Amino acid sequence: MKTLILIVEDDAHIALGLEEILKTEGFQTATCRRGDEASSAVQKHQPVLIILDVMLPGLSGFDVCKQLRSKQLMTPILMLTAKGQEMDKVIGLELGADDYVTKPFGVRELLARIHALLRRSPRMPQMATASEPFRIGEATIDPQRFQLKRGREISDLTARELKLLQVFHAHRGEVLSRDRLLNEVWGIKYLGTTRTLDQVIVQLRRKLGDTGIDPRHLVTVHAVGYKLTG
Amino acid sequence: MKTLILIVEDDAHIALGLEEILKTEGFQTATCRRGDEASSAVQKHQPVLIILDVMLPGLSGFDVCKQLRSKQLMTPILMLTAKGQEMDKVIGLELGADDYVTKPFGVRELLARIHALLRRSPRMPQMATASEPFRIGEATIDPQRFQLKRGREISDLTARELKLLQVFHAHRGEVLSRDRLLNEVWGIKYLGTTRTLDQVIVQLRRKLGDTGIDPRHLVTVHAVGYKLTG
DNA sequence: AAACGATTGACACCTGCCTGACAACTTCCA
DNA sequence: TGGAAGTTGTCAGGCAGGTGTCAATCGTTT
Repeated sequence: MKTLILIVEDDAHIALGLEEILKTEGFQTATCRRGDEASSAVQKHQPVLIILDVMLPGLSGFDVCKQLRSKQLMTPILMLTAKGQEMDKVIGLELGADDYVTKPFGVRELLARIHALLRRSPRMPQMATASEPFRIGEATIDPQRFQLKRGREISDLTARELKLLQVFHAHRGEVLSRDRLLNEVWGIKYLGTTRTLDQVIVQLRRKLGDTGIDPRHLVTVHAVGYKLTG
Repeated sequence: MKTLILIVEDDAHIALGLEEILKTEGFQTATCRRGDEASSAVQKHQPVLIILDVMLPGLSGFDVCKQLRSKQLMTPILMLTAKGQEMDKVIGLELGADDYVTKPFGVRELLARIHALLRRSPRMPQMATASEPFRIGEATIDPQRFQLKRGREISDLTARELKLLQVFHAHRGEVLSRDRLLNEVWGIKYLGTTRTLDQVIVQLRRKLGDTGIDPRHLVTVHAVGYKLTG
């Protein structure tokens, strides 16, 4: 899953520190130094969370926050403020920031607040939008339960397997290239081999009651990709 | 669907303002002015959400919150607090409120938080149903007594354990992500780690007669969360 | 002080994911 | 039609990260 956090901070020392901390936690990061760069950086990187310093050249953190919210951006915003600043203005007022930490901040507290914000925000659009059960041949897939039912047999699905099935279901009948499937299921950044995809196909065919030779549902299109029929 | 919101607020000015705002959003409203009236008002109106001021005559908002939660009322509670009060520590811990806004609050923010709470809420467990005993496998859970009975063995349940069981019961079979469980059981403001959840799962499995390996009831879904089967 | 629940770090264990190897297959061209 | 080249199916092993569990700590209540 793409989990990029945008840092808007002019102090290079703090910015680097934040990047360091976030990277060891498994997040990707992007940084910009001026308030008036924030908006375009958001559009470019599509972060899952924004860390926003209050004191910024170009445009203050307050103004950036207001600006983003006026565009209906729902991404959680964590404000960074110097000790003693009046933060009530940010939280609970019209600004729309979601939380803040006071500099100097403890790493532990920062990470706790980041995780809490991410937990609150309704991510995982695939689970939210496409949670209705659907059928493939004689099999029924129930995304809420992560299960595939075929007659009396019930197979559990892993997150990968389910996502792949959902992509096939959303494009039923279409031939989907391996590249496209890798992008949709594994994410655009994925650099692995195509064997990984094959492997998931094998598992799914097994659970669907297909065989590698003469599959009825997940059909190979030689040198191109796969398509879902039935 | 009935979408009545209960307002517990002594300041008539604010109460009327809230009613106004909520009515233009299509909610029905009911209001009571004293903390000690809140409980009976909840029973009478069966609201889908409760807006609760902290400063109240009769019984403080904190106490009302505790009281309602001790009756296993799962209805989302949005606390109203004066500027500068430190809310993080009480929200989501013993009290069990789900979110708060600071007075003076912006209409936009208030509505955003209300809708967020309603979106997360299962909207089902009212006070009446929430305290009915229910079964998980061979075990019977009695919410009134905070007890779990399995054959001759009777285990006491803590508030956390019971609430978690009730959430699982309300969504039986569904896979619930860790994030969602933390939100539902610990509250949206919670800053702790996911290990805490695991720990409660361990305790519950023990009391349900499950083992970590091959559990029959609280089943792990790797990298996603848990689900209740049976 | 003692008891209790909640929380968290530590560590072992386990799972799903990924990958290399090789067999089987398809396509295409001579 | 035969075979070469490329593609796909399948297996088995390894690895990173997720999970189970224990035990120590913290804060609250009795």
